[in-house]
Amino acid sequence: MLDRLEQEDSYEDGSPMLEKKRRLGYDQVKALEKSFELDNKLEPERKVKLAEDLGLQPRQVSIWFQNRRARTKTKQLERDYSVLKSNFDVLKVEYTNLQQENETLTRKLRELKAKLLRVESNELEKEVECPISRGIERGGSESNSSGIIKEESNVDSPMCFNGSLPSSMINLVHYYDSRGSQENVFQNQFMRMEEQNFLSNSELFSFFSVDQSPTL
DNA sequence: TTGTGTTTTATTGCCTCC
DNA sequence: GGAGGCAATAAAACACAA
Repeated sequence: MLDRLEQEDSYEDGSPMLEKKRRLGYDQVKALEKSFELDNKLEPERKVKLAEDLGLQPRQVSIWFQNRRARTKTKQLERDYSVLKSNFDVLKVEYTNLQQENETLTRKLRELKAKLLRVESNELEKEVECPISRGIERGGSESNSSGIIKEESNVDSPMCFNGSLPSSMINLVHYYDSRGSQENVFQNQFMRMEEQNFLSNSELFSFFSVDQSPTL
């Protein structure tokens, strides 16, 4: 090491370099920077040429290039980090927004599911409480020989009972009454349906269809 | 002037390539 | 095995606030 210093740390005039370090002059640094811009790797010929031109030791030139490459690398790493950090910050904001949106949508979905469940349970309750139509379907077809029940209706639009039973229903009740069966059951069912104030036309249609008259 | 942080120059040790 | 590159580090030079 000491030998190396003694061998290398001398200037072009051969005098030993007394001071351990000295900064390069403005023009020297400028020329080195210019050469570095052309190519940051230093081939031997260029090293010797630069050293001669700038009055430096070839080793000083190669050390300068080495340190310069290290500085470039450090700055590039800083730039890369800066870009990555800003990208990360943007993604973080987007992630937070998406997370909030997700929470909102999940909450809405839960509410809608609960609502759907309530609606379905109400429908089920209606079916359980109203075995009439099921009874009629079970009964299959029986010709209405009495000719009492025959009513056309618009299919599939809800029909409301506004306080009183339609005359056709009363006829139906009378029909069953005349057959001496289930009058009370039917009346109770109609009363419930009236309370609920709702019955679809298709249900009524099937209800009053001659072909779908219940078998008693 | 001095203490402290930053920049620049140089060294050391290790690794790769020819 | 020698030359050259790189990472880590030392040390000198420099900048600047107190």
